[in-house]
Amino acid sequence: MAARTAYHHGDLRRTLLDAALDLIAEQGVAAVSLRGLARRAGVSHAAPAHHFTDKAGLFTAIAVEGHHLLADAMTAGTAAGGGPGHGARGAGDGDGTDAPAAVLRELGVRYVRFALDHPAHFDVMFRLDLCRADDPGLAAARERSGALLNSAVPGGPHGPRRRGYVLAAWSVAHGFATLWREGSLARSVGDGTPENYFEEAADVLFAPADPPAAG
Amino acid sequence: MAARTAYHHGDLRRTLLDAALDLIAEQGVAAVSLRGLARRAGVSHAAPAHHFTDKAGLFTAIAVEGHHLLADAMTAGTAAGGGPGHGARGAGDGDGTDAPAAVLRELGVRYVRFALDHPAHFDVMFRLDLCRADDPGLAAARERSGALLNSAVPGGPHGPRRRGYVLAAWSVAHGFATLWREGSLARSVGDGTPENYFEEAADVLFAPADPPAAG
DNA sequence: TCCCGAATCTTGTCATTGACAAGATTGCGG
DNA sequence: CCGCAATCTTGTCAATGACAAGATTCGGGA
Repeated sequence: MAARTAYHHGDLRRTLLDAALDLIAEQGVAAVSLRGLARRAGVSHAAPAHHFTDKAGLFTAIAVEGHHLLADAMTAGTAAGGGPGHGARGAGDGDGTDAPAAVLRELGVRYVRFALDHPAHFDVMFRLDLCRADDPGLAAARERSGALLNSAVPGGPHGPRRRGYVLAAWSVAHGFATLWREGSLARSVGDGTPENYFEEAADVLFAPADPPAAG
Repeated sequence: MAARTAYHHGDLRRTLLDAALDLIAEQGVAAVSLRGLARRAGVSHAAPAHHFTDKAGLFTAIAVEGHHLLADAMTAGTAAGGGPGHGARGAGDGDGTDAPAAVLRELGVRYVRFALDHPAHFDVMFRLDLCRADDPGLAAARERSGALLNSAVPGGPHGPRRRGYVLAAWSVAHGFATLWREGSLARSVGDGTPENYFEEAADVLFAPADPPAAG
């Protein structure tokens, strides 16, 4: 890579974020240092401070971006950003109006796909000890991605048994993604794709052997 | 705390581990430093090196201990350490031989309880980027705790649909524990206990509204 | 078109950390 | 009782995060 000669980098913030994401995906969060990222971007050791203030600021920016990307992934392909209702793939009924269970299942598949496609974002998003926990942008982004799962259940998140569904759906997606990412699941199953395995797990929740009573 | 006067601490390894666990539970993994732990234990900055070689050695020791504690928690109260079959609390049948679903449910409850009771261990156990990933003791400990979930399903872990159950059971327990620990779930539910909420989620898997077909 | 100031950098410094080396102390086994 | 391994202490160096002071330049306003 040719050494940079201009004083102004041009897009140092994005460059540093991308360098951090690559490093995290390869070597984990613990490998990140501001000076290392600055070297990689070809700037002085203090240049990142202007864009992120400090190391916690860098991780906060990654977490905020991750929550928004996740929320986008969970709403892609839908009208008014309400969720994957229309056109969603899932074990739902065929009349065009998806059962809530099918919507939750599809959200779970997208959650796991997000984690696999954005491993570094996913690793950082739930590491509040690395972030500025009181950052308003982070709180808003977390709220946005969390609310989507709650909104997917008809009757609101406080209906009977529906809270159990939301907790189960979110937990199984997050747990699967985390354990797959860390290697525990991959070690104990065969060599299929993680998405296929996740769908096996999701079908335990959403497509039981005996179909549930209507309602 | 009175300053230590003897040259030999007596049980420095345990003291450093406990200091690290307290710090992690309070401020997160990122707050740990070997020198900080040494000060807390009243020894010189290089004393920890004898017990752990380096920082990765400290985290590896915590992860190994955690996996064994988790395995112990999941086998407590059973004969021959095979799982919580006899005397387990759960939505199982009453004839003394627990349904596999009830056993998985009870394992999940214990998994979450472990995470809540040992937050620092739980945080470190799945952070391979902090550990010596090739440590044989760590590999064995991970194998032990992971195998328990696989062994709980009759027909072995490769039976039809049973792999989905194991993946779902492990994922929902791990996901719930991680998200609760991080605060995402607590923010979106009321003020019940985490165990009660987990049981709501677990019942979606293991106690569906319509009981599953026999077999 | 020019000027000024904000944005964006560079260089330097200091405290802290991890890792390593050399040496001191002591408890336990032979 | 002695020797050695285990367990420490003191010191050093490179790297890091944070902060300060100053340099450069780009864009907006007069």
